[in-house]
Amino acid sequence: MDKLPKIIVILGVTASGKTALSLKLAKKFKGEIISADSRQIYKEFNIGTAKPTGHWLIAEGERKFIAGGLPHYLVDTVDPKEDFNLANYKKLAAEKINELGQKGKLPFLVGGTALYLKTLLENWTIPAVEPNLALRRRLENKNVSDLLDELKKNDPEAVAITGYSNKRRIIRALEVIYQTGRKFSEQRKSGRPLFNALKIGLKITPPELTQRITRRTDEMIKNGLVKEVQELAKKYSWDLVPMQSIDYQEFKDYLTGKKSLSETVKEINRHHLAYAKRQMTWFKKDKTIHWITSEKEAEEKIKSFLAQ
RNA sequence: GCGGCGGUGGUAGAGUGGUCAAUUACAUCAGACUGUAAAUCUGACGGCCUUGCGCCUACGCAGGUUCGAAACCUGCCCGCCGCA
Repeated sequence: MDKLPKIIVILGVTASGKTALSLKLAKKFKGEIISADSRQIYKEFNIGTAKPTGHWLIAEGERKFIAGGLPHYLVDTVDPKEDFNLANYKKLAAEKINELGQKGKLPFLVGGTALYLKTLLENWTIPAVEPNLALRRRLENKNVSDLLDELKKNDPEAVAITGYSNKRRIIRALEVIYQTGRKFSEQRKSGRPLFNALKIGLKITPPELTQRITRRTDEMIKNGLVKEVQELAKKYSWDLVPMQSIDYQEFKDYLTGKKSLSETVKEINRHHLAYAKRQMTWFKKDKTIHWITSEKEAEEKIKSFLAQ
């Protein structure tokens, strides 16, 4: 529709090459980068999250994370101990996009966290119920079938959303119901789109993906991943959200001597492959993604999009 | 060469007479998920189809015992360990 701000979205599975491509494209089209990555957003988690190498600089009177010569927003900004979530992300990212638009920069939204992308691009209205840790803890102690009964009583339709055994989702649904007094199933809404987005997806074949993942893990190890995890493990508990990321969680057994490094690496690669699969389940449903295989193809798509 | 142990589906590894096409995990495939999402969760997973408590092929190979074997017996092949 008419005058929505234009943005470019670069998405794709883990290790598909989003970072490199987005840097090239953003430079070509006077863009700056906003990350849509639920793990690179944390400070201190660098090597394992494949965070672009960069550093904080003062530019235009503002502290910015500069990588590859370009500002990256929503990267390296959240304290690992802080609870970060979907709603925070949506708000921050939307603000940033508008800000860039006002400065005449083309926003490049880059990342593989499909839920974050979707929430932002489809302008979901997330139920305004903040996590209630005490409640969650209490419900966590009950068994799933009791929780399920409780949910059925209050909101039968919600079961279709949460599933029958997904405790975490059932608890969230109950949390929303208790706090708002309304059904969870009635609160999944989306508003009018906020942006005019061109979605570019990096296509990659399964063998290519396997190869890239394997290579990347080796690279990470070479760059000191083990040391990074070791240090983080000293500081933080394994339950911490970013500690549960792939490339970190697998080291729990390694650091206690229960697993060898090569086994750990194999496990990491397996987990990344499985993760990529889950990402694709989201992406496959979105028929508006333009899947490309080369930078040139992407460039052309962007050109014609901007000319519209 | 003798003695012991073992050979199970893509892998690891249960199962020692029937309800076993064979627990489970991993892998694989498909999928769900609006405040943890790199999380959490679900289904399928020998083949065939007329989808049936159906048929066929399967637990190293070949025979045998039995109404009935992955399971018991015999021989053979292979692997690991111990003694030579």
